[in-house]
Amino acid sequence: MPRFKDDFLEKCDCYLLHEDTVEQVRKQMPDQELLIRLAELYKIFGDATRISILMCLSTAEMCVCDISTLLKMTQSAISHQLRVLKQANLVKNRRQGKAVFYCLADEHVKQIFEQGLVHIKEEY
Amino acid sequence: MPRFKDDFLEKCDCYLLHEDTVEQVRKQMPDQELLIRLAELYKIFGDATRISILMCLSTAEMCVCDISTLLKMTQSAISHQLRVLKQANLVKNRRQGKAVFYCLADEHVKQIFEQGLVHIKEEY
DNA sequence: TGCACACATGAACAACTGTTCATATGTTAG
DNA sequence: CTAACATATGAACAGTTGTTCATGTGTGCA
Repeated sequence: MPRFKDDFLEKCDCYLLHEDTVEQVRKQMPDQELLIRLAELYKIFGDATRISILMCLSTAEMCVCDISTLLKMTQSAISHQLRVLKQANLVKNRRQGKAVFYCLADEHVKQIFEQGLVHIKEEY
Repeated sequence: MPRFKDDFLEKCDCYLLHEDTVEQVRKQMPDQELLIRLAELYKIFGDATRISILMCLSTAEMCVCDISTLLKMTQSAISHQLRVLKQANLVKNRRQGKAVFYCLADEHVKQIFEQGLVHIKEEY
């Protein structure tokens, strides 16, 4: 029996079992760049510190000092994470005197992690 | 002037600027364990490979070989990530002969990343 | 103008993550 | 039973990430 595999193999180290399924699914797939952006978004939610910060800000506008007090973390750690959140357009800030106040960029952010909460609460 | 700071400082290296806000927000916060679980969930979504796999499975049930062909990745890499997804109860599988077919654990999973897609599409 | 506070940021370091490589397990056909 | 395929898994390795530490920037007050 000839090495049938060698004729078909391209990027996958196995036969193409269900060519029709693969083609059908391929047509439905969003383009890769969108998937990468989606992953980037969730990666930002995927950290307990950042989630906690977002949770705080969903209740009230807060300054860096307040957040670090509440979460019992250093100002530096919070500041670094706020920077990440800001770069991702998940929070915005305004300066008032010495303090800088942060809040959620839009109500949409709240919906995203509330969707996740629903999933978790149903699961356990 | 006495080092006022030393009297107040506990875990945060600054004064407690808005004690009332902090207390109000603290009452609204979900307990920490829940936040950690939420972060764990999003961490799993926060990878382009895993998001791509979930996207595939939202269209059709697929075997490992099909997925690795479609995503142009090695079978091993896909298998490792499917394991992560399964442990998180995001996918389930069934064996049929030599092949193992995977599908989403429930429709809920689909809703989670579709919520993210909405956010991304609105943003740009 | 100088000091103290609030915040930002760069470097460094440990911990974690995702892929590859090699190999093991499970299944079917002959 | 054996060979070949489909999948799973452990070790290793590079790349990434989050915190800490030290220090810089911006603001208000005396």
